[in-house]
Amino acid sequence: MASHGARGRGGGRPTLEEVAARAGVGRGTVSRVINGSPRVSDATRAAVEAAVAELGYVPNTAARALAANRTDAIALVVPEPETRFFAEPYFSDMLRGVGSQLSDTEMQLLLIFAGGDRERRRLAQYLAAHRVDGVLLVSVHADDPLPDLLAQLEIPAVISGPRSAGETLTSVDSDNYGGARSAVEHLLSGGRTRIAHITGRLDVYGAQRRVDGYRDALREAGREADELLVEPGDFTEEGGRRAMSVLLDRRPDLDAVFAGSDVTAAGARQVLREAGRRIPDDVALVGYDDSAIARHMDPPLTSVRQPIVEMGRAMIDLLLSEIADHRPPASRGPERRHAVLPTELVPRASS
Amino acid sequence: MASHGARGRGGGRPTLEEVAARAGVGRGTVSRVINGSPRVSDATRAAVEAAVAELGYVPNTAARALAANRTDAIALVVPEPETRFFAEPYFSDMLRGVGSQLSDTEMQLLLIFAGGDRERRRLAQYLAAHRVDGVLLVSVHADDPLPDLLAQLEIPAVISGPRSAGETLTSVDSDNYGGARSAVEHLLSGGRTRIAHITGRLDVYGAQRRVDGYRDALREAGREADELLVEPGDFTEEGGRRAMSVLLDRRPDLDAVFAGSDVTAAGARQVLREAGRRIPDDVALVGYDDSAIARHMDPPLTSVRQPIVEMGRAMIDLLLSEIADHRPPASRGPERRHAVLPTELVPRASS
DNA sequence: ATCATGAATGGGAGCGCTCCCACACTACCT
DNA sequence: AGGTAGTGTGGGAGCGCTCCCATTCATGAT
Repeated sequence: MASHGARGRGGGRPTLEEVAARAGVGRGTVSRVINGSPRVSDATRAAVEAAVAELGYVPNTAARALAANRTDAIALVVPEPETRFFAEPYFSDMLRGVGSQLSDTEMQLLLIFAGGDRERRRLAQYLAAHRVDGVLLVSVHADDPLPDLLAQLEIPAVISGPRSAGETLTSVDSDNYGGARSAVEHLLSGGRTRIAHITGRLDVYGAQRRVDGYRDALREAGREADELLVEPGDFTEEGGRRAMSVLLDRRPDLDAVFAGSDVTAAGARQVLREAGRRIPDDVALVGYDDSAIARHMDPPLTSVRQPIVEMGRAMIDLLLSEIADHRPPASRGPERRHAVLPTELVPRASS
Repeated sequence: MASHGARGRGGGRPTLEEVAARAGVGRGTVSRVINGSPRVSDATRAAVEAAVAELGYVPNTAARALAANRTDAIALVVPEPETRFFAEPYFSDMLRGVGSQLSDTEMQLLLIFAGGDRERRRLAQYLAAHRVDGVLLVSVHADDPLPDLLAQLEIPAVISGPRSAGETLTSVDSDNYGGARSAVEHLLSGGRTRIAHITGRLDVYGAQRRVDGYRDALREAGREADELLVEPGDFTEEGGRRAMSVLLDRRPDLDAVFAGSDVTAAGARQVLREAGRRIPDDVALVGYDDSAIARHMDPPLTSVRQPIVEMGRAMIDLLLSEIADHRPPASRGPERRHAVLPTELVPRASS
């Protein structure tokens, strides 16, 4: 089936016009068939489809983009250097979800890293040129100007972790508050009483919400949160080590640690070991993310699973509908949307 | 400076024509300035640049692509599922090199995963639509039809590991043969005499070359290669475990292992430990790739470093020149190019 | 029989650029 | 003075589509 026609002599790919001539119809009709318009008779549609197959016609995206003023592409923007992207499984899971949801579509996904200043400038240019129909924003810090730029350029965008409670962009998030609560409740029900928390980067809203969940869970159990037991981290292993040392110094009698990420927990674990603490006997440890690290740790790490793949899917759904709504410059949908997906505690031997 | 003009009212981004009017010149002249043609007087150029800045003009890529028949984008095609891409540091290093070399350019990089059948079909469509000016191909197996498709579509392409000695595509490779030799010579000079080799996937040409290097190094040292000491692996940790078990069964007296990758070495290490062998006392271990794993292994793993970042850079250089050569459909450059970059042995405690 | 109505279709206009030819003008030879 | 190269410049044509208006023809209501 198909594959001869205009191929051979490198030069000329067939155009709409040629397909139309071959099928004995007009250009407009072929365009309608290509784009799946219902206003075409079955017979005509079949004829056109045959001609398309015979000629091996493939639409010229540039022409389409120019005429229709859309690109059929969306960008996943990671405002981090590549290294962090690859270091953290979060991103790859996210990408999996995004990719799977997108594969039913004609949309093309671009992966853009904007870690450095230079890349940021390139990105700004890129967005100003409207080279994508929409943007997926992952792991944005509170003071990042990117969301505002997007808003100003009126480019549909969905952000993966809202920057604050009043996030203006459409957002997708996991239930950080609930996840933290479930972790702490789990530790409490295991009889732990002096539960420390190594936070994530506190300029990330989700990390703040986890602190809130941690505090509220303790409070509801009748225990006032002891601020000496809370030490800021930054999601990294090194940060986990640092914070753990501080905590051990300050509160040598702690009997549990809730870490802001699995990687952080790994760092904490190392310091605990070096300090002669056994896990879980002396100190129970709970992480966050339920990444591969958690499963492979010794002992395996109890962790809070975020449905990252599903979050990726949700982001695509929201973004595509934003793009669709946006096309006719109708009234900007007033109701901003925020999806929050549930987390799940995965108990393992570390607690 | 700049940023008012046509911005405000979402709708109208300025066009070439508008810039021309503002600068009091013709459309062609503005185009020349934008594209850096030398045939413009300094005064005119300055006037145009001022107009561009005032209006915040950004070229419309779709229009440019349509008129000039190029996209200013290249694709990095990974014929693997995402998971493998992220699991192996090889890819992220490659991406770093590619990205850094590309950042001097107007070119846009797309990352395309084509692991499954479905993705393959999408990719074929994508390439047929000529949505990129060139393609970077990473880790392609011997029987992959992708290179032929590229050739047939006459899309400039550079492959990261040639598929065979007679690779038809322009290629970049590291000196697998020399790298393997240096590993074996290192082990020999350490007094090891029964050196096993766990290969990579043998449908990868580079893995074959490593076997060649292994054999030749032994032969030149006057030792006939013992085929019982060679066991095929597949670059994975699991494969390393499997192969190591087989080797220990077959040749319990082996005193060194050269693994096809660091990950494979990690698998081998595990089995060696379980069998009570001490590293490096009983068995010396050498890996390949010099990845993070090698540095963090216990004991740290001697490994062969491939200059992957540099390979990425080299790929871009070659691809860009292919694209440039290609533009005027002149005589297809007859001399295919193959760059081979040197490897380097990084000795550590495991040998 | 008459007139709306709507479904299916053809094709003009135009998206914003690049390419290239034509033109003016300058300089420098004869 | 007339030619002959350049240089710098303007603008027509056209890239391959989508959008939309006009046209045709069949259908059903009157």
